[in-house]
Amino acid sequence: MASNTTEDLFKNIISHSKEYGFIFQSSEIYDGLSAVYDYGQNGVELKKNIREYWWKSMVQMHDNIVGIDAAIFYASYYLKASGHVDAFNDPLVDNKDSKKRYRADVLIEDHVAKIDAKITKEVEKARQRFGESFNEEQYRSTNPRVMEYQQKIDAINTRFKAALEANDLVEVKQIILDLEIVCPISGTRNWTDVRQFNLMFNTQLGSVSEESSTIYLRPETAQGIFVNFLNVQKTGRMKIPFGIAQTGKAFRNEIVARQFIFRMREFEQMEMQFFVRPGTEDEWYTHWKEKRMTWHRSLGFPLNKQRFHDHLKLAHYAKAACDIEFEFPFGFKELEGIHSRSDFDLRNHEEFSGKKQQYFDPELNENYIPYVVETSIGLDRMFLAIMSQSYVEEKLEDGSERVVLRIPPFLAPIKCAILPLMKKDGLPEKASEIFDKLKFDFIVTSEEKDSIGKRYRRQDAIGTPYCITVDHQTLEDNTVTIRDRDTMAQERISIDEVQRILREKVDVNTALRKL
RNA sequence: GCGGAAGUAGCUCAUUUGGUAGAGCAUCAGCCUUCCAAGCUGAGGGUGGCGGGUUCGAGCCCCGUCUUCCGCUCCA
Repeated sequence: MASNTTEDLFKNIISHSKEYGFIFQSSEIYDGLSAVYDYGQNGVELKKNIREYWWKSMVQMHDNIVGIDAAIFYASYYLKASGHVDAFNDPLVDNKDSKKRYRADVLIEDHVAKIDAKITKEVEKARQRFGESFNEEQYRSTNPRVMEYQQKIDAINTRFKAALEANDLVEVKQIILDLEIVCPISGTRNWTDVRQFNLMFNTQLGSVSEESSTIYLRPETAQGIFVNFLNVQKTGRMKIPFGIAQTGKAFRNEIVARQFIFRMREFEQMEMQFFVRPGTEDEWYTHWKEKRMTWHRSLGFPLNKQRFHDHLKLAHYAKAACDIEFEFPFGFKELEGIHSRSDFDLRNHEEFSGKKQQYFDPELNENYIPYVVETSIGLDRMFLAIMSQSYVEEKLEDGSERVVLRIPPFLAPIKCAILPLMKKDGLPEKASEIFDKLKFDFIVTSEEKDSIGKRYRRQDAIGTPYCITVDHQTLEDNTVTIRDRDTMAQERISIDEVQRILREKVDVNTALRKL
């Protein structure tokens, strides 16, 4: 059980997640689906609590942020407008000798870049030759060799563009063959056919297939927010700056999906799009960067576990972007992204839909398309971060070992276990009385099988922060002991106080107040 | 997706060269005990990932397939 390496540790976290009802592989009895997972009885509670903490901190705590729940089906033109249909479609080709995979468009573009480099070389040579009097533009348009290169480039680009537009992958392969492009590794021209990898899932709307039209499962929750921007703004009489939040499933057909629930084909996002006046986006970007980091820090994990990572290469929609990374057992990886998306999305939706996506700003007395700052966090990744950070294999003073999940109490699946010391003398009955009292406020559980020590360990393993034990003294003076998961220390308290004490200890508001 | 490795009870593993599967833990029932795992007795649970082939006979050999892990590749 002991984890000697971080690889062991990660494996143990995965099997612990299964053994204790947090995460199961999906469709397991049918051999499973790759990179699809189900949440079990404890996982669903933890996940729900994380979602709720996020929702409260974003929506409930801000009078200018509201939530929505938009559909998972996207009309294809939605995604055309968002850039996803194009950006999520990569023509890929493999070299059979080196077994390396390339994006066909990148291969061709690289080839073009090489020809372009030859032109530059010619130009530089000429510049040295002619000195001061050199006219680059004239040289480029008259020198036969340069012109020949340029014509080549233009011809390739024209042909490639036509092939892409016609979605003609056979032609794309032919271009690669005609250009005699070789694999940089193997140096051969032994290519497979070019294949389209559609990273989005599609399906048909309409029960009769001939009449149906292709629709997509959303690859991110954000677009549902953008297309509802005016609905919410108008019906909620929202004034800029304001935000719209949403949690929900998104779907991506990852080429490789691994590392447990870190990269799944079906996953859940928690996103908030914040609409701001153009020109103020930089300060809001900074604002949300800090806000979100504070949220992560509020869970009480070591500060060196999270860090910012600024993007140098930006996505098709972004103006500025950074990640909040978490140190998983397999290294620092993206947990949340904060993006300054400019007016890219709303402007495109305006263009594609023909419907104005503008806001009238009474202070400026003018209309504009708002700029957007996005915070987008993966709920499953957050779940994994909490699991990895909470999972501890502990060596106790008496030499024995225990596995304990030190989940922040307000996120723990079960808040309290009620345990009769023995299965007789009326102790189970007393325990069930307490259960009935607490069940209205907390998710509690009760167990009477096995020795008390074993039951404590079981609760430790699923992260239950408190155990209440009913013993013989309980029957005499109406007191119980309450045991702390992390310190294993016990305290005797009156049954009448249990509810109040538990509420203090596991209340999400305590965390919210620190934000 | 490619290459390598693996897939036997819920979990961890065993079954010497092919001869119709076992253990520990877990589970369930009962007994005993009880404040930090591993007391006693008994029971249930496997068409050996799935499909096909070779063989008189396959968990063990061969092929395919699915899943997982490692490496590569891709990535918003």
